[in-house]
Amino acid sequence: MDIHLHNTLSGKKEPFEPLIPGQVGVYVCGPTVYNLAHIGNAVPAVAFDVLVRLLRLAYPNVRYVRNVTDIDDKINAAALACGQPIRELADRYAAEYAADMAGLGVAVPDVAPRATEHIADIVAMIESLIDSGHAYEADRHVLFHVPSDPDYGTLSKRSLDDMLAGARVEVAPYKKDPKDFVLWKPSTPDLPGWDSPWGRGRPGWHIECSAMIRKHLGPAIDIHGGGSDLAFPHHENECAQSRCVNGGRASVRYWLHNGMLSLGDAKMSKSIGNIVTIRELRQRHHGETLRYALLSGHYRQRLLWSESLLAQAKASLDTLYQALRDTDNGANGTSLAYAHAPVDAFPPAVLDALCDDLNTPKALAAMHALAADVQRAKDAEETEQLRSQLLAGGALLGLLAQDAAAYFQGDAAVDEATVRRLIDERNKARARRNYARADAIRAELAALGIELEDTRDGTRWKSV
RNA sequence: GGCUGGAUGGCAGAGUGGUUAUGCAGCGGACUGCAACUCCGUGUACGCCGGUUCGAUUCCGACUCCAGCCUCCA
Repeated sequence: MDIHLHNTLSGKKEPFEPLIPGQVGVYVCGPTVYNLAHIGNAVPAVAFDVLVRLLRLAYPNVRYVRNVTDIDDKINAAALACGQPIRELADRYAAEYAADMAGLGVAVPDVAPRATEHIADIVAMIESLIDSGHAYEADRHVLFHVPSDPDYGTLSKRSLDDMLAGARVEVAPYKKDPKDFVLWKPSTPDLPGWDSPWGRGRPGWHIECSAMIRKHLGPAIDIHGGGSDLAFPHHENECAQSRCVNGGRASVRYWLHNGMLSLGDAKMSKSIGNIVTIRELRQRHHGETLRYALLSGHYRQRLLWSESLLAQAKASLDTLYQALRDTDNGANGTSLAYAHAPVDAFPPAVLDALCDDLNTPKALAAMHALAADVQRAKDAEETEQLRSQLLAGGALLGLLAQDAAAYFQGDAAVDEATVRRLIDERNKARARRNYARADAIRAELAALGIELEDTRDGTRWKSV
């Protein structure tokens, strides 16, 4: 199983080799918890969730860390605006985020560290940077001195001159260099703060990630993921901090960046306001439909979000579930059972697609080919064999975890006994060739959102 | 302005130097009392202009347009 990943550092697809054989450390930038997450925030969560599922198949020891930024000026502002204590607000939205991720079938990371629980680690890292001459204290702030790092800019491929050319930042007077960024800043008494060698204050955003990576995954990790909009300055700054603490050695071997999700003709973003929350979408769609929609495009490409995309995702997912339902022998299998299956249980075409830089559209094409094969299988043995492959592929993609019958009947507005009774009545009418009565019952059920399918083995129904 | 990355059939979206992506939608057929489901069949898509080549959507160059970043942002 050879996994290839596109590395932002080289701008190319590279064969993936863990630093320590059999062991992989993955870090992904998680949410800043000050409001409900929008569907764009789900892109990295879902994409890297699939990556981790794939890695767990290939390597015995995978450690996946996704942080929670729970100290931030936007959190403070949101708490002030709604009158809730800062800590409570952060806790609340961290829980909401976890609920949304669960709804999307995103597995819980091994560690979900919070910035506020790592202040000592952050302070220690800043002290180390000051000691080595890469950071300085000025006016109760501590700043990273960008010109002290000769490799600064290697991730985002910008020269120091380029950065100044388009700079729209107002330069604080205490900065030695306009590009220097904050590691620690002072807090007023009404704001969250911790005592430090530089007075009561709070950490800057970039140093949080560097410190938590170091704490939970060590000085060198294999994979760091996040949105392409974070590559500069957030990830560039992370690189600089960690590298300088490491004595010049890079801390991340493979940088993976997901593309942006667009609504209309612009990136979905809170500052523009063109957002759709995951919560709102989950009220109208299966979380699995949302997940399918996100996986229908390649993670590095931009994806155009629309209601039409969701309708297409739903219809496509229905097709996969229909193959499972049409061949259901009562065993009620779901892909969940394949989470720890050996590699050869998985469909090679799906595996190959994912190993090629997480080509989920290609993997889904393979899933549809498999579903068609399931429908066409000659005998029970072949059906079962293909069916289990389909379920295993689903496990890798985080799809098909529901029981097929439940998937179609799950959110019916009518109780099953009533539906069953009407179906029986309709079938009696059909037996008497009273088709007018039969069709009337079917119409009655249709009005309730129940659609019927007459099969050789009887009539079945689904909720639409 | 600088740095990235795009432009594929009605829609979404892979991929490839010559042969079917796939899904959704549409159309025709089989099945069905009629439907639905399923199956079978069905579409001369590759921004524009040059170049390389026997042959380019695919490689190279110019151009146009679009997006992301350069400020918080997944």
